[in-house]
This record gives sequence, C-alpha cells and structure tokens, in this order.
Amino acid sequence: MPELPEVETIIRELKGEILRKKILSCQIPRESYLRGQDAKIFTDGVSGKTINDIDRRGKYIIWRFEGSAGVLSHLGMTGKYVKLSPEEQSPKHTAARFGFEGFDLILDDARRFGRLLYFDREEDAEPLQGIGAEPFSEVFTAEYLIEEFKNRKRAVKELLLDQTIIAGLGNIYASEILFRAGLHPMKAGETISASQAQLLVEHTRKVLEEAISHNGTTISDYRRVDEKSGEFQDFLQVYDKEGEPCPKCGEAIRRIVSGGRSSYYCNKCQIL
DNA sequence: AGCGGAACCTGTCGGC
DNA sequence: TGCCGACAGGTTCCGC
Repeated sequence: MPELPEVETIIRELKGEILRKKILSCQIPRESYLRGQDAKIFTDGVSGKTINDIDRRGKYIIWRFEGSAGVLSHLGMTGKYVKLSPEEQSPKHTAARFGFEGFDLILDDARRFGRLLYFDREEDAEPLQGIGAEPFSEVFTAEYLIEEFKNRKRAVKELLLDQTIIAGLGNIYASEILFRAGLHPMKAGETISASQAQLLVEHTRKVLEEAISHNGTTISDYRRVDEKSGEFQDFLQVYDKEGEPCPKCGEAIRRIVSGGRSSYYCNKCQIL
C-alpha cells in the first residue's frame, strides 16, 4: 500500500504521537507478523524503551531507541497505524498493540503482508541490507541509473519497482514518473539513454516531492495515522485512469500488466 | 544472473 | 441476493 510519500507522511504523524514517549507494553496477537523472530525477543526488546527518533529507509519505518537498538516496520499493502484509548478493543486485523502513557497505538494490517522486526544493531538489520539509492540522496543520478540498467532487458517499469535499485517507489509513482518522463513502461532498461535517465531522476524527485506535500495518495486502503486520507490522488495523471483521456494529448490511457502489476500509460506520449 | 510466475492474505467491486 | 473472478500503494521464493 504505502510508497515513499505515504511512509513519509505516516512518519511525520507518528512523530507527533510517540516521539520521546516510552513503550509501556506490547502485544503481538499474531506471531507470524514477525516473520520468524521470536515474539519474546520482540516484546522484551521493545518494552520500557523510549523512542528517540523515527526515520525511513525505502519503505521501512525505523524507530530508534537509546543505543543502536530499534524497530523496523514495513506496512506491506494494507498496514496502518491507529491510536486507541486503552479500553477500546483491538480491530480485527491487529498485528501489534503498543501501550503508551494514556493511549495505545495499533498496527492494523488486513492482508498481513507487512512486517515488524526488533533489532539490537541497525547496521545488522537484515531487511535494510541491499536497499538501493534513496531518491533524494546524491547517489541517485543519471549515471547511477545507466549503470544499474546496463544489460537489463527487463521493462523499465519493473526496474523502477526494484527496491535494490531505487528505494521507495511503488506501483502508483512508477507509472506517474514514466508518464511525466515520456517513457513507455515496457521499454527495456538497457535502451534508456543518458538524457532519458536524467529525466527519470528529475521526475522521480518531483513526483515524490509533490506527493509528500499532499500527504500521499489514498485510492482504497492507504490511510494516514488515525484513518486520515492523503490528497495526491487528485493530481494523478495516469494511474488507475484506464480509458480516460491523456492529460497531454487526449488519447485514451491504457493499462497493461507486466511483472504481475498493472501499468497505466499513454501510447502516444510515452515512447518505447 | 536474471526472468516470469506463483504464493502469501483479506477485502472489495463489477458482472452475470 | 449471491457467487465468482479480477484486482489491490508489496515482497519473496522457486524453477527454468
């Protein structure tokens, strides 16, 4: 569900609720959400800790405690955070419940594609190994993309979704970026020129910045903390717009499936 | 190594 | 109303 702009939005709001606060209790109703980590290791590691910082790497939310310990939270497709009063019942698909002074924080995830992990040392946290370039970092350049796309016959749309290349893009923003850059989603990675790679870099940053400033995109599942919606859906140009006119040329937007995911594009404005 | 496809889950929506 | 298939902001695993 959430891509980089949604995760950024959630982090900003989580900071307002739990930064500098102490976790008094922790329940994990379904241990499988920890993906093999012992539930006792998680709950013991977390209980009594104060959250000193909240950060992001790719689509992972990072809670940092004193020292180098902390928590990784990936929201999968449907994960969301909701504040409840201590006497309220947990929602049906609660993956975790954290007790704070005066309120509880629930992590609710209907499809359970998300994940939680306690780490002693962030440098050793396995999910963070091998995550690719952050779009707003200086290592994310046209030269970097050219190098990563070299000899890759896979569609550029699928390469944009590859978290080991670029951190944080998902299906909505990959389609929007390719539309703005004028590149067909099925275009083979190795055929991207230096100037096209430059366009990808610029439009990636621009789309993400705009989406962050509008609190992300809410189409169906994504919710900010406490069920609030984002607003960037009002600014999407192609995603989920099959059959609607292209905002640039009026031709009908098409949908194709590649890598098992839908891509939306204009066959006239986006070149192969 | 890299690729395509299936699997993991639950919910919703559209068609018949 | 009800059933069925398609599809959903993601990732990982498996076989070629």
